[in-house]
Order: sequence, then structure tokens, then C-alpha cells
Amino acid sequence: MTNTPTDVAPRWLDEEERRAWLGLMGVMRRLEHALDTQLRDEGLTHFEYGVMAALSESPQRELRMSALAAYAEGSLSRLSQVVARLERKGYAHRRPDPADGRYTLATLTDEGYEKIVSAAPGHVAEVRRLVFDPLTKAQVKQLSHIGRRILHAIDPDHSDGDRG
Amino acid sequence: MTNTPTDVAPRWLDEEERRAWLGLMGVMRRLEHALDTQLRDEGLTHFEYGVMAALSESPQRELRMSALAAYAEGSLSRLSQVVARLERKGYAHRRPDPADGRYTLATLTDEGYEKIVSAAPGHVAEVRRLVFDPLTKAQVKQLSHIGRRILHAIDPDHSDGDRG
DNA sequence: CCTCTTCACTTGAAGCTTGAAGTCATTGCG
DNA sequence: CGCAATGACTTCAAGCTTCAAGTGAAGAGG
Repeated sequence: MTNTPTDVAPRWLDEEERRAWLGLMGVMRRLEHALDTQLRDEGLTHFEYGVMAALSESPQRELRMSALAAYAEGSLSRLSQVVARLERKGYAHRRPDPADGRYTLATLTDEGYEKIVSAAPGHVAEVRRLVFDPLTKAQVKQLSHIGRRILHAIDPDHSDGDRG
Repeated sequence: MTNTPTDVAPRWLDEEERRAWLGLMGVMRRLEHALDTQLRDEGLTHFEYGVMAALSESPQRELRMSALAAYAEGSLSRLSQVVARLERKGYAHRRPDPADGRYTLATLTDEGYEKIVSAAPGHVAEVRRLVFDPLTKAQVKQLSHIGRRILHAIDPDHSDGDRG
């Protein structure tokens, strides 16, 4: 069925790799969508949830925008837009860092904290249902390793304590 | 059918699950971005590439829109917009199915075929570099299994060809 | 001081995606 | 045949993301 013709093929994907690739792509596309759908009732996107969750776990529920962008795996530009949205919703607040005016500190408001606390159980339950329940403990461990290796290939200096 | 938004706190994620989750999220966000970046030189998005690749491997390089949407893991609405874009670029063509006017057949033009053939080697090389080179053969196999299980949890009737 | 450069962040415009509503062909039923 | 129902796609308006350009704070050099 396959054997797509090309003139200058590097190493093509073999059957097993193809299966893995389809699986990975499917998960990437469908999981994100499923999580967004679950959070839709809460009026949050999955990315917004991630941002608020990161803030909620930080000291003073506060982080510099650049640090927050790294946690949330998004560009600074995207984060800026999203935090502006969260501010409009009353969930977050921004202020210049008193220690250095070039930095901006994003803070989770009390309302934002309540929001994330009430949304978290449902969200975690969905994550568990879709990702962890179907996997064995060994597979979860494998997934950690696999994820770390791919991330390292994408960005070698992504703060890793990588060991073999 | 609404998900219970709050209620009881379910089982939280343990350390290993947390690591796996961060890995998976990181891969989802960064890999898609990396692939889009690689294909940017070709003037294609990763999703467009997937659509064209699916067509190129089909008989007559032609598929019904709904079938194509399933292959590409996207909504029919999204696909419709994307194929319109590909049509504007001269890479694809649409026509009503002569056998039943409710269906639409999307076809890859010769120009589109040339495009995908010239873009494929670079793209596959990048996929290999980011995903398969860093993994052992055993991990690739694990990834197939893990992906299949998660996909099954997201959508139980998604063509289940599980053989081991 | 004043200006130049760097750095962290924000804004603007364009493009992509989404869910809802709309279109159009075929089928079912009287 | 007429007319509603179904199904497959398309379009629309709104929202989100992106890259590039812009803003403003801190420090360096004169």
C-alpha cells in the first residue's frame, strides 16, 4: 500500500515507525482537542488552564512572563495575549517587577485561584481517563523516557537532568 | 452529557505520571511547532502537508472530503478551508462525485504531486531526526502501543487494528 | 546628563481554526 | 410529482496564534 515514490528518498519510515508516527500524530491532534473540549464548559482553553495552573503552584502565585512562557511551552507573544485575556476575565493581574522594571510579573488573582481549584478535578479526571488509565505503570515510565528524548532532540538545552 | 465539573478530588497525578504528562505536553506543543517551522521554507503547514501526502498515496490521488478529514485528523470544516487554500495554490482540485453529488472528491494536481515529492525527503528527515533517531527500536514499538491505547480511550471506534 | 544598545515584553495586522448556520443533492413518503 | 428529512460539505463571524515591528526600562560609553 505504501512505498511512496520519491526521487531522492532518505531512509523512509518502516512499518513499525509508521505505526508509531500515526499514533503520535493522532494523539497530538486529538488529545489537545479533547482537552479543550473538556475545559470548554469552564470557559477556559487548555493553554489558559496550563498558565493558571503554573501560576497557582508558584510562590506568591506569581511568575515573570518569560518564566511563565517557558512553563507553558508557548511563545512570549502568545503568553502576552493570553494573560491579557485572563486579566479581562479577572483571573490574572500584571505589574512591573519592582526590582527591575524590564520584567513583568503575572499574578493569579483570588478569583483566578478559585477558578483553577474548581476546574482542576474535572480536568485531571479527564487526563487520567484519556492518558493514564489506558496505560500500564511500565508504559507510563516508558512515556516519560520517550518524551524526554524527543524533547531533547527538539531543543538540546531545555533544562534537562537527562540520564540514560 | 456534561462532565461533572467539580465534586470530589480524584486521584492526583503521582511523580512518574507528572513527568510523563510534562513530556507528552512538551512534545505535543514543540513537535508540531518544529514541523511547521521545517515546512515553512516549502510554504506549507504541517497540516497541509498531511493532507497532500494522504492524497498522494490514494488511488487516482483522490479522496472524498470526509475520508480525507479522517486521515488528516481534522474537522471537515477545517479540511474544507485548507483544501480551498490548496486549490488557490494550484496544488489541489475539487469536483462533485459523479456517482453521488452529495460527496466531493479532492484531487491532487500534478503540481501538487511534484510539490509533495520534493518536500517529502526534507520533512521525513526532520521527523527522523526529532523522533526516531533519539529512540531505540524497543521504544518505537512502545510508542506505537501507547499511542494506540490513548487513541482508543479518546475515541473507541477509531478503526481498531490492534494486533499485539 | 545624553545617547546607544540590549533586553523583556506588548501591539498590530494577517492568517488559521472553530462551531454554528447555511447550501445543495439525494432519499423517503404520501 | 411535491415536500420534508438526511447527509456531506461550505461559509460566516468570531476568536486565537503568529511574526514582525514597536515600546520602554536598565546599563554602557562619551
